[in-house]
Amino acid sequence: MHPKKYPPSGDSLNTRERILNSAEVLFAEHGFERASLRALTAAAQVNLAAVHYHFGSKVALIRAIFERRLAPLNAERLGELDALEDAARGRPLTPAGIIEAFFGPVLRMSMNLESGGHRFIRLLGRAHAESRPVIRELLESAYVEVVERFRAALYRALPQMPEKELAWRMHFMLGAMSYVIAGTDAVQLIASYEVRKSEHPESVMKRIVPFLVAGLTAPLPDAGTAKTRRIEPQIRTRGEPRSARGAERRIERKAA
Amino acid sequence: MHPKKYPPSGDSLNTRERILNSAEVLFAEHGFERASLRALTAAAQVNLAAVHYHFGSKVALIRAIFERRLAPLNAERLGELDALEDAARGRPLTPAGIIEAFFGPVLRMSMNLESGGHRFIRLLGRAHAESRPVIRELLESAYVEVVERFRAALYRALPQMPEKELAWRMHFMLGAMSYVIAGTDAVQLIASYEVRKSEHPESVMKRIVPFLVAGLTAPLPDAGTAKTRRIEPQIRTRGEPRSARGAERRIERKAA
DNA sequence: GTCTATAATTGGATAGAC
DNA sequence: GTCTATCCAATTATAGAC
Repeated sequence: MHPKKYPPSGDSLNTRERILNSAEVLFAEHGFERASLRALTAAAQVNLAAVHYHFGSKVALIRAIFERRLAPLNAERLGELDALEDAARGRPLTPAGIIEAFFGPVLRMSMNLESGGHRFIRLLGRAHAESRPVIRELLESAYVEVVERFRAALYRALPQMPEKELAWRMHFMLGAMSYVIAGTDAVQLIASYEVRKSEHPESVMKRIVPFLVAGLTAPLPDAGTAKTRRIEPQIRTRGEPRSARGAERRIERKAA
Repeated sequence: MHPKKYPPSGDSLNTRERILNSAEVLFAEHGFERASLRALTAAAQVNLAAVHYHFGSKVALIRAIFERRLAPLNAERLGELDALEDAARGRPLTPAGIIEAFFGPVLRMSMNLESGGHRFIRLLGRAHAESRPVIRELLESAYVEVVERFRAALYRALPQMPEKELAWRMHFMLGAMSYVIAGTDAVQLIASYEVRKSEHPESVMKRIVPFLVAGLTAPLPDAGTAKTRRIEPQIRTRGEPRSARGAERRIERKAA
């Protein structure tokens, strides 16, 4: 019943959680490589050996961080999608709704300074740019369910879009978002001065959603140059052509 | 006159270039931290000490890599923008044209397997996710001129868009592109199976340009929910309201 | 569960012969 | 310019006392 918040609330948490919190901070700020266990345990005011006692290794610690945060985040995403689909009663959803269901929880988490979610979100952005197989497998296994659910929803919402094109556009969207999320103050490059400080994450979301919706629903690339939208052959080309339009959406999500 | 290509063409290049080439490969693949000078010199078949003789330090080597590649890349970008502006004879450019001028050279470089450009492009994507001040300053100083030129061009092309909004949309675009470019096979997450192998960089560009153009020209977020575009107060709010519309675009780009 | 002490390895950098 | 040999700092991980 009690909410059990993560933040460095006060000072006296059990060692395990203090390690997790400090690790989140330092990994987000300096990356997995450059943040050492020494720096991390010093910040958490715990002993170096405690990391290995509680987690076993550095990568196991990284895994634990992601498990702690990603599970509720993805649950929230799926919950919002469920709500939308319940309300739609079988009809396809709007792209904007789907996008908000996917990125909204991330945003809210990144706004939540008190539970330290914003730190994890930065960490997540960093993980997206990581190439070590350990990290990539971590992300992949955490994402496979949500991605499949959202892909299916978008697929229904955009019937004229080929499967492949949709996959790429989801990729572009994830890229735009993960870049913003990583918050490597890359905005400095573009929005030189006042902008980067004055912006609340909330208003960033107000900006990025229309951007993504427009990109997602843009005219298909093959169909000439102009604004016309081709509704030609793709409709029959894709998979699961006669699948359910009903309400049994929560069944069988494992197949990827 | 002779083209002077970068690739590990054959085997006998001077030590300096062999180091640069191998460093590019390993940095792109494993990141700046995880790729050691030892691994790098072994791959280049040069002595470990040669790195310090020729470059001085590891970060100096990183700097050299970027200088070698970024200068021609940005020159090409500016050249294409110049060509567009010459052809437009004072009128604003199209967003699509500007986007292609900015991302086209990156794409072409990422397709150019023979000169090793594709490796550098991956490295560039990695650098975008880096947080070390050294790397960020490196990117910033390399980008400041092009970003300013392209920002100005987009600013003219989209007169109804507030400066701040434009900055963010450029940020989103850069994010989508850098994610694709980094090529951390993150597509695996979404385009699960066949897609990721069969796709040429060229066709990726055909896909991403319409996406970005649509996002860039999307309805402004503040203006209600529908598809209407507000052309209201922003027009007078922005800077340099009475600047040149003529052909003197190449002057005075230093001011950031 | 927590601590000290230390192992075992790896990293970037340098000195100095050739 | 290139090489060998080495230094020195920093890392993850572990053993074993408490």
